[in-house]
Amino acid sequence: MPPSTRHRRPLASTLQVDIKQVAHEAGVSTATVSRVLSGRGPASDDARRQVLDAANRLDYQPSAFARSLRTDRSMIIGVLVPNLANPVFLPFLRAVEHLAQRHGYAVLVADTQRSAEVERLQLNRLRAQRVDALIMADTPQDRAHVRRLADAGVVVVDPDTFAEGTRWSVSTLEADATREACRHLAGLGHRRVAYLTRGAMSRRRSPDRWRLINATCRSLGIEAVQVRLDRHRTAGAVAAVLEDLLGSDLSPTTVWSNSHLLAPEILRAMADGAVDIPGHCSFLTFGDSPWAAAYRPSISVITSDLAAVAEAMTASVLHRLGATEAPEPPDIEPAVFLARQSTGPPPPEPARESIR
Amino acid sequence: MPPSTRHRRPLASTLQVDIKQVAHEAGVSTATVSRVLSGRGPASDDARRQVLDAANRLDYQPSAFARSLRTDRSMIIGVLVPNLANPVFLPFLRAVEHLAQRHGYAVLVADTQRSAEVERLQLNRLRAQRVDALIMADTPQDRAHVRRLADAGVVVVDPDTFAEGTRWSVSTLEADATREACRHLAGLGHRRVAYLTRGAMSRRRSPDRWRLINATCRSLGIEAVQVRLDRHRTAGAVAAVLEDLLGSDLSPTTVWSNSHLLAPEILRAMADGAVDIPGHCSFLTFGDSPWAAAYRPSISVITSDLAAVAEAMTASVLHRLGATEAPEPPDIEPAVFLARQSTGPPPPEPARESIR
DNA sequence: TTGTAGGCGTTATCAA
DNA sequence: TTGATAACGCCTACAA
Repeated sequence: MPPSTRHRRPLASTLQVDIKQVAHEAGVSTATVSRVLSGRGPASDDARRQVLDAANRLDYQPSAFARSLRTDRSMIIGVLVPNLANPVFLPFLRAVEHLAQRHGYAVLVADTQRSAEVERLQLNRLRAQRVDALIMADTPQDRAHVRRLADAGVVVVDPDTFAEGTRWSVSTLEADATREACRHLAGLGHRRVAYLTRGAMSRRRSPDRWRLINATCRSLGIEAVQVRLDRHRTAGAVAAVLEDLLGSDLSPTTVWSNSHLLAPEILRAMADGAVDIPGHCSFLTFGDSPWAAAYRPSISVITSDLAAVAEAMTASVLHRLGATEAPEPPDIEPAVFLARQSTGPPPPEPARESIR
Repeated sequence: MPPSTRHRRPLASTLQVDIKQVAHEAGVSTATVSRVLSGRGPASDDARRQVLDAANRLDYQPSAFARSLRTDRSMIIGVLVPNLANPVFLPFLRAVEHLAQRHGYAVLVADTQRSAEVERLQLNRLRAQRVDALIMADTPQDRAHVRRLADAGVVVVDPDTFAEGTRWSVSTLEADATREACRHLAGLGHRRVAYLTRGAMSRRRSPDRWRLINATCRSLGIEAVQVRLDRHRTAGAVAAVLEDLLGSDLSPTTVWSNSHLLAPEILRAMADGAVDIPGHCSFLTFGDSPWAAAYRPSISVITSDLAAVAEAMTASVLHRLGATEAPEPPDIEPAVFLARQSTGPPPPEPARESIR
């Protein structure tokens, strides 16, 4: 008995069926079993039958480790998510999982919890797992660590550089819809807009959004202001900020929420403050959901199909991994602005006075 | 040159740093490197320094495969989710991921898409990955396949048998809250309740819920009826069903939604049908969210802390894996019924007549 | 305290 | 078409 096996799990040999047992059962060599089951290399019909029968009888599952060690391919795709608490990443994750699964790839989730340190640890773990590919749901905090994976031969894709410059890139998708929302507000007669944000959004994309909103609004004669709620985490605090805001010199006629997570908090504050939507103040948000549509008034939203983006990214990755012939044509619907009931004409100026 | 290396990825040796390179760089043997980095076995301070330095310089990440193959432990926990589209599983997944990560375990997600066939495939994949543990977010479609994992030595935990019979089991948690909701409705004077369901819920838990609601209501003098919306997937169809229901002989004074996914659809239908909540008809649902709380009227809900359940399950698993000393004391908050504004006294009988 | 060496389960080469 | 066999990267029993 080899010394190193003495202190292993005693029943290991009987717990997991290995290729030798299948070979024995089928009356062939392990090489033949491997060839038949992996589909690589020749095998007679007879041998094939024997092997498949035996494998089936023994309920054999080849060890992914051993296979990966030998073939230098893990068949694992890592997904880096900035914040698993945010439901918007669910369709993303699901799309990746489904497509990957269909091509024999497993999916390893890594939540960075929006922390650079956790991100580093997670990327190292993914490196240790020798993932074949890395799909990022958002811009990483530190590109250097990601580059290390890329340097190690990992296929990496992120929403920014993916389809850069084409209309498929995430920022491009969103930009058009954002501009349309601004035009919509201008057309209704709004002149003062407050953009409410909280730090949950990626620190990179959020400023881009604000810059775009600000620039577009200005060009349309709308005065826009950004209000950061980072330190206001309770419903009461948000309500206080909102009350100050609506009573201030700015007195915006539209409140624009930066995220789908933030929206219900603002809506609560507005309802508690008896702010009529859209009579006194219009409201819109990034991110859609059945609840936003069910709200009365139904909420106008800017929504992008993150699942479609994820699918396109995954398809691209699978192609670069050689798993698919050609990358599926990206048929991503651009992000859209959906004007629903929560955006309407602003109140006439006298009416606004009476609110104070 | 060994023949088998000739046709591998040509740069593989330079792409991934292996233990030999670290040993060479540190001027020690691979055994010493392993001992230092894994923390098992003796090593002189000098050797330790050399190895850590070298590993750091080369940015070495030990291959998880090779280690797993050798140690017979994958350090991977599989999570089986019935439907990644349902946001309620997000806190679950997140809780597992965070706790697992803290103890050095990676998390592999498997979405069964509520299909027995996909579930089988996913379980086989998890078996091939040799996951050390399997955490199920819901009752599996087919216990037999799960048992195969358990027989192979995988630590398995599912919400039904987990803490069976204790107040921590999921069904127990929910049962108390459900009974309280029934009592709440009875106390308000409701006598006719409609329980609206759709197939999305696990086929096992949903009937349990309905049985409990039905029995409890009857004992309180409430007539309850279950309405299946399985084939009514459009907003219009749901509205039609609802209109029929409210105009029927039953004319329930409370509509009870089976899931948080279904709730907004029902709310839309009620709003479109000008059904006043709770004036004409009360409403409540399983599953909470900020949007449910923000809705006007705010929605009464039965909510259980799925994240806490997931955490307890993961802690139990980690303990059985020997990763933690003792299983953390389960401090799960029981599921609760939150009476908000959407449940109120039913309309007086004459008022109900006028709705028709 | 250290190095040597064997083997984990699989695939790929090569000779038959 | 088949089987014997040498690796893949790591860990660990054992000898030094």
